[in-house]
Amino acid sequence: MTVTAPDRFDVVFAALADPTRRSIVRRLADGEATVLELAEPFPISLPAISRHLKVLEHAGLISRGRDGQRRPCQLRPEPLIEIAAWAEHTRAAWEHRLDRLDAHLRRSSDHTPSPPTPEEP
Amino acid sequence: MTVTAPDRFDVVFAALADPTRRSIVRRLADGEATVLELAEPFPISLPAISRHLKVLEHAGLISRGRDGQRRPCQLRPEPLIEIAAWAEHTRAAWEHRLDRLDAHLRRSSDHTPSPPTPEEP
DNA sequence: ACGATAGTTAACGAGTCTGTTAAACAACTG
DNA sequence: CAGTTGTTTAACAGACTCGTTAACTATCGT
Repeated sequence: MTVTAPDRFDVVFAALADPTRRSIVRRLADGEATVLELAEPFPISLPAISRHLKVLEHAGLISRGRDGQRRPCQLRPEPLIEIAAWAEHTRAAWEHRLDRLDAHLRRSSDHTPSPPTPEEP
Repeated sequence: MTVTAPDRFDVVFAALADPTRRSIVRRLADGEATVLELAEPFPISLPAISRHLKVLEHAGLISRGRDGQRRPCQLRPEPLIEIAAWAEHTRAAWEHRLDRLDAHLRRSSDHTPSPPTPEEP
C-alpha cells in the first residue's frame, strides 16, 4: 500500500508510457486476444508480457476472462476516454486563456498601460 | 545514446504520469508562470521542481523564455492534442470492432438476442 | 494419471525515477 | 563591488521498473 493516495491518472498514464503496453492496447482494440497471442509480436519473454498485462489490468485498461486454460484479454476503453478528456480539457483551458488575453489586449489598446499578464480577480 | 529509438509518446505519457507534473501542466494552462510560482503549491524542494520542468520541456509540453533572472514557463499544447488523438483513435477502433461484431452476429443468426451495446437506431 | 499447453510467481540485476542537501551560476539592486 | 533573488547542477539514497531464468500452478487431451 502506498502512503499517499495514488491518483487514478498516475497509473493510467504510467501504464501507457511503455511502448509494449501501448502496442498491446492498440492490438486489443481490434478484439480479444490471449496472452500468447499478445506476446507473439514481441521479442521479450512471457513473464515480461504477463507483468505488462497485470499493469494494464491494474490501470483498468484491460479485463481478463477465463476460457479453459486461456486467459483472454479485453480492452476497457474507459481510461482512454478519461485521459483524452483530461488532455482536451487542459488544452481547452489554455486556448480559452489565450482568447481572454487577446480580448484584453484589444480593449486596452487605447490608454491604460496594463501589465502584460492579467491576473484573474 | 539510447540503443532503441525512444518513441515520442513514451516521454509524453511518462511526463504526465507524475501528479506534480500534471498539476504544473494544469496550472500553466491558465497562463505563463515562473519556476518559483509553479513551485509554490508543492511541499517539495526547488531542485525537484526544476527537474520536473526539465522533464516537461523534454516532452515538449512546456517551453521556457527569459525575463531577467526568471525563466517563465509556457504550456505547449501539441503533445496534449497528440495523446488525446491517440486515445480517441484507439477507442474508436475498439468501438468500430464492436460494431462489426454486432453486425456479424445480426447477419449470421435469425433470432438475434438483444445486443449488449444499443448504439444503432 | 501423464504429458503438453497456457500462464503466473519468485528471485534477482541493471537501469531509471524522485526526492534530498549543498553548492554553483546568473541577473538584478544597492 | 557585495548582497539578494531566481534557478540550475552535483552527488547521493531509496524506491520502482523492466528484463531475465527457473520453478510453479492450472487446464486440456488421451
